[in-house]
Order: sequence, then structure tokens, then C-alpha cells
Amino acid sequence: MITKQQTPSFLPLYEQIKRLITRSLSDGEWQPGAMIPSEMALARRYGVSQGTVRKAINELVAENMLVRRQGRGTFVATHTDDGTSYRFLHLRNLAGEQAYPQSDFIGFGRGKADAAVARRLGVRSGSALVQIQRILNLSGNAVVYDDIRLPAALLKGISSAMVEEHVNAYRGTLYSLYETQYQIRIISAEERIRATLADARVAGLLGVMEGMPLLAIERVAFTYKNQPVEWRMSYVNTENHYYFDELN
Amino acid sequence: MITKQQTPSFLPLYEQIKRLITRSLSDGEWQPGAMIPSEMALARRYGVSQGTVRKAINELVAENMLVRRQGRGTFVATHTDDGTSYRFLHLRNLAGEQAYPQSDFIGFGRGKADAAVARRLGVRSGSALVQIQRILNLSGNAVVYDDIRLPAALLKGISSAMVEEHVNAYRGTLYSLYETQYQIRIISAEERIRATLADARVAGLLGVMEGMPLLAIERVAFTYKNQPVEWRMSYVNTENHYYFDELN
DNA sequence: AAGTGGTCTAGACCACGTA
DNA sequence: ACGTGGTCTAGACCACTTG
Repeated sequence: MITKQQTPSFLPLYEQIKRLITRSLSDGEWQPGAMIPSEMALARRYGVSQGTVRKAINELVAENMLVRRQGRGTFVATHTDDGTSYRFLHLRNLAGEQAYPQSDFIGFGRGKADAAVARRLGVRSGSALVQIQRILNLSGNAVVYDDIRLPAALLKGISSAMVEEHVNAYRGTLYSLYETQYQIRIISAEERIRATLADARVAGLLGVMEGMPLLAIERVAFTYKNQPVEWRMSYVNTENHYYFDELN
Repeated sequence: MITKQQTPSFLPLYEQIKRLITRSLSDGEWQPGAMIPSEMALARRYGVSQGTVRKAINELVAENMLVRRQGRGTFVATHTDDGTSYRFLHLRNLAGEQAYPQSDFIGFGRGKADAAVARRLGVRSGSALVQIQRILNLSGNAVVYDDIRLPAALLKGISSAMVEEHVNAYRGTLYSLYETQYQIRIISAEERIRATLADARVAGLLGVMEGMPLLAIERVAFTYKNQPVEWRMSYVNTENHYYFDELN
């Protein structure tokens, strides 16, 4: 029998199991959308009881890294195909519905990180970035302009055509592109929201008057171990939509 | 021994326990800040095992209705005194710190619910409301103007002097006022955020130019069983602060 | 020392989905 | 029929807090 004392570390067993599972996820042993071994199989593999594996998995489910499906198994969360594709999109129309967005590709390019973006992404100032610009349409109206930047080192071989094809595809999210083409899985994100005025360029893209008040949302998206991967600035026209947040 | 089949409902046992605990909370059997019976005591009281009580409590802790303190006991969450007083305040300064706010009382009054507010509060249009206006200062600057409304029926006997004293008090939050004086405990809230332009009145109160872009945050706060209790509109100057949101 | 929550186990049985 | 996750139990021992 394995007891807590025999383990090298002083962490609770379920915490250690949690980290072992996380490592298998980030190492790619279990791919997005795939089923991981059953609780009993993992218990045997790690030499602990099913209850301990269960507790570890429960916490990973709460963190949206795994998905349980009763009677079928436990699966690696994915940004492709399932209903959770837009779980980071907090915009709703005035009726309170979260309409599915449709993207329009605007531009693709390369540039260097300024100090602010470099700091958020944890890279050196001036390092190479990939940039993507697009419009999000909700209910047929241009509502969001996105300016997106990622370290170029993470997306070797990316091209404008690839991005354009994926962005314009039906329900093609960028996070599913990162996941399927570059083995980068977005787990969490943080957003900083301020109010701003539309400048001439953004006003033109969103079809509003210059000087219109907009939300300016800075988002940093993270992969495993809280490593920042993507930075974006979103400008949102809130005439017919709002940002929705639940507080607990 | 009690088995699942003997229970009148088909809900899992821990769900039933959860509801029984929630009822004791909303009935006031256990007051805010007080310790609830130990897991073993509750297990005996409800005729289930400790593990089942534990699971029920775990979920209530995740919903911020209870707080565990190892070695001491499990306590009813409160908006008074402990460090969670401002857990709904998502504003940070540009350095990323969540400074503690200081409130300035602006006004108190009574009015009638318009259609929009009545809908959010689940009351009839035209029913009596209490209104409170105040300014929140962060790091010494007026950053937020709040216009707050509650059904008058919930706050019988409230007076301008009571509110003014409480609002201006050191770290006196309105939610602790509701809790201590009116037995209303705020459990959760939802916020709808839009961008707007400062009108002359709000600009004057916040000390900014008319036409400055502001966040307009509509908040509805709920007590037990998702019953809406308070509506407020906050206007936020985001020159030196931002709204921070974590996505999972 | 006593009481509390925190961890872990072993085993039973149920509910669900697939073959 | 079988395998999966979901619930529930009983009991052991640990870690922390207070008297």
C-alpha cells in the first residue's frame, strides 16, 4: 500500500497526480479531443486509489482542461468542434443571447514586440511577432476589430493564406488553428477592459463615426503552466452588444 | 442505513444535503460569520455519511456561500470584516493592484422603478425604490460614480443618515449594510459592460471633461436562490484603471 | 488533549452509453 | 453485456487550531 509518507514530496497525492496528468497533456501523450485512460487504469498506473485519481481529474475538469462524459470517458478539452469553441467570448446582444460570430480576415503581417506587448508575452522587447487583424461580425454587423500578436517562434511556417483560410472558415477559431497546426492549446486568458474613442481607422472598419465610444479589451491568452502565448487588443462597438460577466 | 432509493426525490443525496444547508442559511439558522456544525454533526443530523456532507459543503464553498478554515470549522461567508469584502470589485490600477476603495456619499432618495430596472429586479414597473448615489475613490482619485437602486420593501426604515454614515465609514461596504441591518446576503452578481461618453453631470462628479469615454457597468446582485436584490449603474473613468477579468 | 477539516483507501452499487 | 463515470459508505490517519 502506498501512503503519503512514502512519497518524495510533501504535496497531497492528488496534487501530484494532477501534475502527472497535466504533464501527459502538455507533452502531447493525450491529444485534444482524445479520451484519456479510465480512472481505474490511471489508478493502477500511478499506484493510487480510484478516489485519488478522481479528485485530481475533478480539479482539471474545473479548470477546463478535461471534459467528463458519463458512460463514455474523460476527454482532453479542445477548441475544435465541440460547443465550447467560444467560451472566452463574453459578448452578448441586447436580448442577452450569445450569437455565434463570423470572422472577416483583414490582414496578416510580421513585426517586432514593443515594450508593453513584450512584457505581457514574456518575450524580449523587439523580438519577432506575427500579427493578425480581423473583424468579428455578430448577427451580421461588424462589432469587434481584433489586432492579434503572437511570438513568431511559436508559429513557424505560418502564412497569410493559411490564416485567411482558417479565419474565414465557418466557425474557424484562431485557438483551434493554434491547436491543430502548432500544438499550442489555450487554457486560460485574462482581459483588461477600458473605454476609448474610435479613431478614424477603427471607425472605418466597424462602420461607425469617429469618436464613438468603444470598449478596448486587452487579452493575454495562456497555455499550460500559465505560459503566455497570444496578445490581442479588441475594439468593441457596444451600441447593440455588451460584455457580460458573472461574479461569484 | 439510508440509501438513495429511500429518499423521496431522485436527486443525488449530496444535492439534497446542499439544499438543506442552503435553507438553513437563508432561514438565518446560521448567521453570517458564524460557524456551522461540524461535518460529523451534520452527517448525524441528516443521516448520511461524512463524505456526502463533505461533498455538499465543497460545492457551497465553491459558490462562496461558506468558508472552510482548517482546524477551526466551516463558517458562513460574510461581507463584513474579512478579506473578501470587495470580491466583486474588478477594478485595478495600471500597476495591476486592486487598491481598497474609499466611498463618498453623494445622495439618497426614493423613486419608482422604470421598465428596465423593474425587469432586472423582478418587480412591477412603477414600484417603490430606494436610490443611493456615491463616488468610489481609488488611490485618492474619484474613479467610479454609482447610481444604486433597491426595492424599498426590502429596506424598511432606511434613512439618508444611516446610509451616509455607513457609506462614509472606513471600509464600509453597502453589502455589509444590507447584511447586518436587513438580513439580505448578496451571493452573486452579473455585470453588463458598455462604453459611453461622460455627460455634464457625471463628468463634474468624476472631475473629467464632458465627452470623456467611460465604462458603463450595469450590475444586478442576487441573494439566495438567484433572487435579484440590487441594481446599480457604475460609470468608470479608465484613464488610470481598468476592469480585470479572468477567463477559464 | 480534543476537535476540526484534509487526505486516502477499498469496496459497493447506480446511471449512462455503446456494442 | 460491458465499460465508463457518478454516488455513497465506513474507517483510518494526518494537519491544523484552540484550550
